[in-house]
Amino acid sequence: MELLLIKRKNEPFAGELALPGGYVAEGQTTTEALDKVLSRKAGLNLGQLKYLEQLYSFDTVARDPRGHAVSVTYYGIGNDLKVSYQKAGLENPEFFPINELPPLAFDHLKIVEYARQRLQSKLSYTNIAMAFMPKRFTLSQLQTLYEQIAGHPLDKRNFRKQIQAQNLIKETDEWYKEGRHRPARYYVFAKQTVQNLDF
Amino acid sequence: MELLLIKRKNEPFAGELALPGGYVAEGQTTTEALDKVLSRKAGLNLGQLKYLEQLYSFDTVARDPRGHAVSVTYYGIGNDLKVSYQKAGLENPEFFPINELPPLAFDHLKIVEYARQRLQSKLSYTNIAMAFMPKRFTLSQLQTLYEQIAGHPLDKRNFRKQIQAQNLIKETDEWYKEGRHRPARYYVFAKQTVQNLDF
DNA sequence: GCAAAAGTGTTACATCTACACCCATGA
DNA sequence: TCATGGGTGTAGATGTAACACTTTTGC
Repeated sequence: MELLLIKRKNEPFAGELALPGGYVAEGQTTTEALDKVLSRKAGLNLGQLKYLEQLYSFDTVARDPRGHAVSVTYYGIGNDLKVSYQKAGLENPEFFPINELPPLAFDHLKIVEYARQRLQSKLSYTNIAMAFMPKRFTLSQLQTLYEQIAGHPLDKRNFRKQIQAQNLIKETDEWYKEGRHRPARYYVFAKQTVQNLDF
Repeated sequence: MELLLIKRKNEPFAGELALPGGYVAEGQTTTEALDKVLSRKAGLNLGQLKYLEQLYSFDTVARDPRGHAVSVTYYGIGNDLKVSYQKAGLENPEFFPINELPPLAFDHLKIVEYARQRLQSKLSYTNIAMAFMPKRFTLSQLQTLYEQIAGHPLDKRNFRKQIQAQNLIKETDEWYKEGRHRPARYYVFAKQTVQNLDF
């Protein structure tokens, strides 16, 4: 599991790694601004994300030396995201493994931790896991995801029972046949949209 | 359980009931603005609240004809709150039973419903209930609160078992002796602060 | 044939749910 | 004495947690 960071071009914290961010223009919604910032600075498109949720709004008066009023933060999830490095003006977007993050500018690490926490609790009562998965996947892949978010290993048999009991996934007749071991059955999610309980 | 509403003085929706709101001045945090708005328009003080949490940030470009950028919303909880009607400039703040709300301006009803939902889920994994209760209370009073938020009746014995198992409350040697029936034991919360998992 | 990951059931234990009666008081 | 809300336990069902071996494949 990886997190997209950019290398800041401007002060403060120029040259340091940070979450991508930018300004909201007059008459623009925060999600419109998000879309623009994402594509301009990070080479990603909102449409590539399978899930997007508002995280929190921070008062930046105290946090940011430039003294702006509010930072509305979002977190998004996608599978097999590729940044388009060709674009001009990008701030070197790069994915970093979530468990070995480099030092971040501002208090962005706290924000990341908060998002992680939120994600973890959402896993238990939504099908948000879907947003991380490709169209078809094996149960081991799914379990690995859950373990990454939970931060500890899970029992294979119990995990499979629980997942199957939720009716979120359906088995297919396709098989993953890599490596010198028994093939694994591919599964797909039963509902093709991620629930979003927010506005 | 009651919700504080004001009667709007200004357009749009002048004369209609709404959640109290206002502007954030340059260099001000949203909570500072909240404090000012509360006391100026609603005759309440942030300090009277036992719990405060950011609810959501709405893009008001579309929602509000005045075309402002973002509304950062908060919800707060207190016990035995009294508005100071004496203050000048108040917009007729009044408490309304949460289950019989009048029509509201803007889409404030949706916001209220969202807050309710959030509150309900928080009850299960925090001691947020505390914020609604006076210092000492009977188990029946507490159960009534939980039933109001849940929207359905709860089993008395199961409720008591669950509550006691959480170690959130302690019994006292004091008794509530009103009415012609057996007195009820007063309880207090074990921890005197409400957990706030947010920033 | 062996290494590697896939797949599969059962039992003990904890938790949750449904349910009915006696108690202490004031009028 | 009676009406009112306070207070208590148990049994069945459900859910959770712990645990080990066989299967299929590529090399």
